Amino acid sequence: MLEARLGEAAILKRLIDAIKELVTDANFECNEEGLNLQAMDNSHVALVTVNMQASGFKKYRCDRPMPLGVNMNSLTKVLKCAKDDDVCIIKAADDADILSLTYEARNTDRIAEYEMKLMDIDSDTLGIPDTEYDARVTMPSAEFARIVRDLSQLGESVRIEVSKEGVRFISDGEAANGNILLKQTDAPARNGSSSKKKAASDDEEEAQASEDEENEEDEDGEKVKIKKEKVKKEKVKKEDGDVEMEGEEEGEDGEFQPKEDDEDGEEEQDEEGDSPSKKRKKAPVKSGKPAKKAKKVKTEDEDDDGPVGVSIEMNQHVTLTFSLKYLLNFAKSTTLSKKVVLMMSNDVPLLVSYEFGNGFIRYYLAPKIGDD
Amino acid sequence: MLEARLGEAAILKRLIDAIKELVTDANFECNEEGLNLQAMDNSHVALVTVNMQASGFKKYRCDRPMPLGVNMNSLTKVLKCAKDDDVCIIKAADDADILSLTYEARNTDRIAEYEMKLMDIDSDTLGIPDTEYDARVTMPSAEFARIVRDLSQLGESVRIEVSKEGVRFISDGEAANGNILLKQTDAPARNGSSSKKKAASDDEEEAQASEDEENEEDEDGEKVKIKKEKVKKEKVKKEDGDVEMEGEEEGEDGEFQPKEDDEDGEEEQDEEGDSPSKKRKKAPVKSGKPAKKAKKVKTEDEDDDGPVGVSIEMNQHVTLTFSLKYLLNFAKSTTLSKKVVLMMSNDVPLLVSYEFGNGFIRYYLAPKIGDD
DNA sequence: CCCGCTGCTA
DNA sequence: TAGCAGCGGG
Repeated sequence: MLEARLGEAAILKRLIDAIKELVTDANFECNEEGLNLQAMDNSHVALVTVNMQASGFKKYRCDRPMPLGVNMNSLTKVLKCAKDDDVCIIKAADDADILSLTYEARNTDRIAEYEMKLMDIDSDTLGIPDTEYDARVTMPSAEFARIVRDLSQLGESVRIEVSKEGVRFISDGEAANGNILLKQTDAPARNGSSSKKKAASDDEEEAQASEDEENEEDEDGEKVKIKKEKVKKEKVKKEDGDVEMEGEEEGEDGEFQPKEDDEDGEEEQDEEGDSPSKKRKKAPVKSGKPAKKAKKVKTEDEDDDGPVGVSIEMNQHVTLTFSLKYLLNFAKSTTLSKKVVLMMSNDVPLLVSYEFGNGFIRYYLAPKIGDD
Repeated sequence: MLEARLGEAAILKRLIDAIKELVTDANFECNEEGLNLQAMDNSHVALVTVNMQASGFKKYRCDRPMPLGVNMNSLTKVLKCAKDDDVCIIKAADDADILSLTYEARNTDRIAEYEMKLMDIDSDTLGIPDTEYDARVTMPSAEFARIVRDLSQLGESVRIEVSKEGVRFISDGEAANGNILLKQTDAPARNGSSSKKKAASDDEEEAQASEDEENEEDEDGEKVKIKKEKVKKEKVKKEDGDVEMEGEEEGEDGEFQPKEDDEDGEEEQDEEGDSPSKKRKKAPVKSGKPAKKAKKVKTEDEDDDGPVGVSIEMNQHVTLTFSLKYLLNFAKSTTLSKKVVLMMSNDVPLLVSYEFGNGFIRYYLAPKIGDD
């Protein structure tokens, strides 16, 4: 049995908004650590991953792991019936084919209950390789959205070049070409968000602060890191199974490895056998968040620790070309976080990651080859 | 080679916004005095003229005169990629077919560069007659926009009647008629903008202050004036060349004389041979402007010297009818200046003029005949 | 294809 | 804080 109480329905609304155009059906895999969703977009060009930590809920209980096969259209409809600041309770019986959504208005005198049909979705959960990226760019999500929007006026695709100089977004179009250079924000005096980049501060060791910006760990056992010393991006692109990225013109680089159908809950990432990610249990997270900016009823970003700068970490120059259409889509997550992180290695899918309070949404997009 | 540094991209954005629906392609003629654009609207009913003084730029350099053939759609797209307060640098090599637009964010860590294809446009630059108008109406541009908007709901055209009483805008529609009377704002206490109307204070003689409101001169050699004593409006409507206004139902009154292709800058009006306009050389214009209202970072109207009233100067009554569709279009320039000036003589094209810091945009529209 | 709503920008 | 633009829904 699953029962999860979400403080603000808005988070869920935004999440679903952010993926519903990419994905029509997907399984929410729930276990005692939280909810996870993973799905290829309809044309199998992009992959979306959503994680909501148990700790991100005001109350969370999941007796045993189970997949909740959700149709995004239905869920969208049901979620529209929630007000942004409603408390949202998600319930599912152990073997039920029904998901129950309850919305409690802040003033308890309104309680709405919806029941949505679930469906059986046979999803091959992909193992996402524990990639070490050559470049990581952190920037304001709004800026990313703006750039992508601007450039998509000019052309179909964007070339992203990361160098020490900064990140450059380049688009060649019929009538005009454009390129936008984002220099790294000066490190100092930026509440720690600029060059010092501790990405995940939540799990077991925050002592990691010493090894500064090289590591980013995610609570669900995935691990994505940047190594300055060694670069092994090649290990990302091989041993594909039967489900892989097969988008428009991009070819065989950087697929995801499908991991057949053992959705046994927790050990999802480990049988890839690569990451030394010590499987961590969810840390007891103080629910609610330390009141800063108490006045904002808006539910959003806990990410929000001050102004967001641009910061770049890289091992080597990276140049990749992507379809703007997809990036435009990813940018729908802008409302979820003020910050976005782009992780790139040559010939490997781009990872676009938005983190919000106790969870994240990540998009993977294979680069166009031939760099056209 | 052209290089012009504009303090606020917004000005250019607004300018192009204001004409892009009228004109699809046009030459920006640039010379050391600044940028000029002149174009007939697509249906050859209206004429637009834009001038941006060199002094209006933070930096301006133009080695030799050249036309920049711009497609407004492309330019619009590219300008959308600029934020309003970006610094905008326009560059073009001497013989290049490319225009480069660079946007520097206020905080320099974002630089965007766009390159837009230029095109060859064979424009017959028209000589705009040095008309002496019988009536000049100055009013808040917002008011003009409002009137035009309101009346265009009722009918297709508006009759403008200028008398000592004031200006009256009249529209007869199917369902309703409307007329709006604007009386002259009481002269006193209006920082000189109401009945006292020196429009251009820039050229050779500002000793003209004595002959008060009769003259308006523009820096690029054009001259438009009101003469109280003598009225020779007839001289405006004849000797047309090959390019003329040929709109819907309006006929042969008030065309512009095409002046073939000698875009030699200054002597545009003189070969009309009518006006006693002593050909004036461009006066040394003091760049920048006397700091008043230093606090407003907003880019717009330097025109903005206080509240704008309605003022009317006239030699004789004028009654003209115009297509509201066009006026509606002209009113897009409202954001460029708080003030608009309407210049009219019977049977002569209306001149609608917006002046902004070191430049202007002017529209000419032939009257409907038969006054329907 | 048009209208309304949401988000972003000024 | 208000207006404009882009996106989504009917």
